[in-house]
Amino acid sequence: MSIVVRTLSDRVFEVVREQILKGRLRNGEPIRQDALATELGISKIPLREALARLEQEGLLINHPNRGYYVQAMSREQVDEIYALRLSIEPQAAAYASSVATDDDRAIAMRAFTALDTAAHSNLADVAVRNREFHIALVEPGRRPLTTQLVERLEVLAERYVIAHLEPAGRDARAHIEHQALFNAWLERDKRKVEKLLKEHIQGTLKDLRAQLKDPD
Amino acid sequence: MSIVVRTLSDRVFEVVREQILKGRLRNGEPIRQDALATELGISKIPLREALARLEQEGLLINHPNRGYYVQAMSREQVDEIYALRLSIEPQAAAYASSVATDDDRAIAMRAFTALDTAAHSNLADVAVRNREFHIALVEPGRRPLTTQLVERLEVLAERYVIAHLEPAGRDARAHIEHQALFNAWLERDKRKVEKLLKEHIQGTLKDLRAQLKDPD
DNA sequence: ATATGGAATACCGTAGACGATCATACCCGA
DNA sequence: TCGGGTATGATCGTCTACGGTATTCCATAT
Repeated sequence: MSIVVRTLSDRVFEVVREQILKGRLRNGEPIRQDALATELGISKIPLREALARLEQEGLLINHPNRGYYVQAMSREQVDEIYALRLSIEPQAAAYASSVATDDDRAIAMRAFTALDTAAHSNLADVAVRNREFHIALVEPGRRPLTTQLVERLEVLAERYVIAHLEPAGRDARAHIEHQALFNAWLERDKRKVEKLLKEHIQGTLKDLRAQLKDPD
Repeated sequence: MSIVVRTLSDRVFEVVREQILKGRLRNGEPIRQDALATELGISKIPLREALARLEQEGLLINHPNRGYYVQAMSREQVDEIYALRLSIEPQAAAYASSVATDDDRAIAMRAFTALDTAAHSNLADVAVRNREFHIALVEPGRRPLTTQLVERLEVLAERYVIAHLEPAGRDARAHIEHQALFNAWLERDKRKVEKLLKEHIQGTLKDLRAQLKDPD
């Protein structure tokens, strides 16, 4: 059933994406193709394919004849990302909760506990688990575009969370919110899922905005 | 101001996209890379980059070691695309109407009249104008992700419209709807824009569904 | 009818070359 | 001293050529 066959370009896409998320490739910095290719031990075709796709995702931007740059972060983009998430994700998760199979629910459960046990690792790892948990709530809807879109927005949001949310009491609050959200999801309480997820997203946005005001 | 510098890969992306939309590359058909490259008079590097991006857009799907295929159309995908459009586009256009500059409004006006005068060309051309008009209503919001997303959904929807809506009285009705929608937009009547656009999208979806029931 | 094997096809990735373009440093003249 | 033009170097975008490998398909044999 599962397809383990993957092209090099596919894997490079993920590798570079995570490097961007974790800040290894920084904000407005240019991507030196030859250097990165040799570093990854690959040739330029798969690398350029991956970069092209990352541009399509909004993580990179290409200036013709000058190369790819890591897309700069901005307060406005935070607002935009979260506005889109609010428009899409609560509805999608609510719907998915109502049609999830037992398998789906088991997968979501694993994602939840994985997030739970990772809670005290470093922030970047938690962020990945967090992403996987949110996706697991949407995936059972079997709406590929929606799921892909949620993942994409989650990825874009992650950059900001990792960069700015050195969390004080956030950990604990997020955990409680996730718990309540997941319970509602398991109970297929669509209205409650929608409400809780909306509040959860808004809560994160609020934290982010507060952090963004301070330093800069 | 405007950047006329574009890479080959960029232009190929659009060319191939339009070929898919116009049905020149058909439904589940494989993309023969060498053949298409020589036909376009280019080498495989820019072509493969374009294909990778088209996969990210949801128009193609890649099977490792077997190549790219045109993504199959389905009733479920129609529902999904239009559900997403309804979640995003009305809000986005309403907001954009309230912040549009005079330049934006002039551009939108041109898009509207272009759609108007093209109304009796072939369906594919009308569809492109239609896309450009819808984008022009959203673009002034200066929210790049949102605009890109609206464009993407519009493109995905277009395939179905071109393939299935050999329009009976649709032309006339769409024109009236566009006219009313555009008037509200120019008047910056956010609530009305949102309402009319929502109805317009729902109307198109209804027509599409009806067409999809018949033949298959 | 099924399985085996092999040939044909196309994809995937590598390597190297080359012109075009951009950024920078330098130089020269006012 | 400063501005503008020019040389230089780095990097990108694209091309060509090549080989390995996965998939498909068909013929043959059991």
